[in-house]
Amino acid sequence: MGAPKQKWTQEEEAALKAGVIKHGAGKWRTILKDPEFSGVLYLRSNVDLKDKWRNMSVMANGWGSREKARLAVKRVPHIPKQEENSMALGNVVQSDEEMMDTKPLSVSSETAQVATPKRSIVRLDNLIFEAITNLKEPGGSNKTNIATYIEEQYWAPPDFKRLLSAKLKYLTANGKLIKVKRRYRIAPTPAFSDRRRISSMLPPEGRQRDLQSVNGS
Amino acid sequence: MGAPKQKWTQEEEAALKAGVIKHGAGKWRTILKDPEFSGVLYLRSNVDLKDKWRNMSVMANGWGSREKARLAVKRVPHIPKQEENSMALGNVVQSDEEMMDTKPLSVSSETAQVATPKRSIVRLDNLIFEAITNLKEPGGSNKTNIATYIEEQYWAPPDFKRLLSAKLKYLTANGKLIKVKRRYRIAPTPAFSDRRRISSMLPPEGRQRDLQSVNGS
DNA sequence: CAGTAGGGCTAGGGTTTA
DNA sequence: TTAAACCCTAGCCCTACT
Repeated sequence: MGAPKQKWTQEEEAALKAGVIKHGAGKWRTILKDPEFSGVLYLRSNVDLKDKWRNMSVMANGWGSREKARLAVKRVPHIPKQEENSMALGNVVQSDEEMMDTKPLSVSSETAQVATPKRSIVRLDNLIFEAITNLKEPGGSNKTNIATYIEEQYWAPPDFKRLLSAKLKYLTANGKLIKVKRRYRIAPTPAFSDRRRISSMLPPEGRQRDLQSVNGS
Repeated sequence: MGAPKQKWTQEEEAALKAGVIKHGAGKWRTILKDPEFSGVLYLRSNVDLKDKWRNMSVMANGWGSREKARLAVKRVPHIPKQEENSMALGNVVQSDEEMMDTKPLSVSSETAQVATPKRSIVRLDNLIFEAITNLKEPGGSNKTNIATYIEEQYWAPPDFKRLLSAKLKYLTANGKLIKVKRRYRIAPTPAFSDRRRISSMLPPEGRQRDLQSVNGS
């Protein structure tokens, strides 16, 4: 019932790449209005450009790099609201330094005030494993229940849902978690299931997102 | 760019709703300056409030063509599929109370359980006071030590440093903290020194009762 | 330059289609 | 099932107006 699904032509893809090179990724409307490309892309919207660029850049980057998470916390109308078990984890997280501490590791020298989220991300792995273990749900726990558990036990950040989704995806891709029907279990063997990434279809050269030039307002 | 995108927390949404009830939609700057809400909304601008209110109103009105069906099926299987949509559009909003009734889930009118829909909202105020108290540093603690304390005791969000800086600034400006030479102490008198209330816009009957502001504790 | 209203844009999650 | 194309919305930006 929707759209007839217009496949992107080679010419359109080339124009999109050229547009990104010229104006930068994220400047979709600018690219679209550029007379140099509007003749080819006149059938597409700025959102189409964005989506296409995303499709061309899938998986090439990977989740292993820096934090890429931010946003989400989709509105959850109802919380499973589980038991009051205040014994399993207690309410005080006292020992955290001992497990896997992190180095300063400053990535970008700019805006050093924002601090490195490294610590939080590293610990999120443990929180996920802990949630799955203590929830003891047969077949594993879904994302919602994991999130609820962590939110009730810790000081969850505002973008917790998104961090969690990304981390679950990452851990699943790396074989540390097993996902079956939206439920996550801890992998029995933390072994060698290393999925190799086929990068046959390389995206346009800039597969990083650092093109995001700030517009000084 | 320290703030990629700040998701609105439930607490912030509740404060915005309460602010609109109190001051009316459109009085964004007034809501922002109200001490009753500034503690929660101190990260937001008046434009942010306007935009958020617009988004919330859109959701309340038609409730998303697709979200509605999707949530009805997926969330709770026993939803009586006949409810809202009776007064949302055809009715002219006469009072602010009426507007509040057309809200998304949770936090209905009357600010019923705004403070504890779930345990995920941690008061940074309390963490700061706790840090200063337990650190027991003579003359107070600087921001770095406060941050370290909280990071070691809680699962700090990625933008924790920024939140902390803003909150410290806010608490200092409100007299809840005393800042001397970059060190913060808890103000001896925890309350009502109203000498900063300029109130050119505040109605005299304004703050009769505050909604569960458990700020200071 | 304030502040507000409204249009518009982008990023990202989610859904549909081939 | 997968991937490409499309849809939807939150948050933010831009402009006009007062």
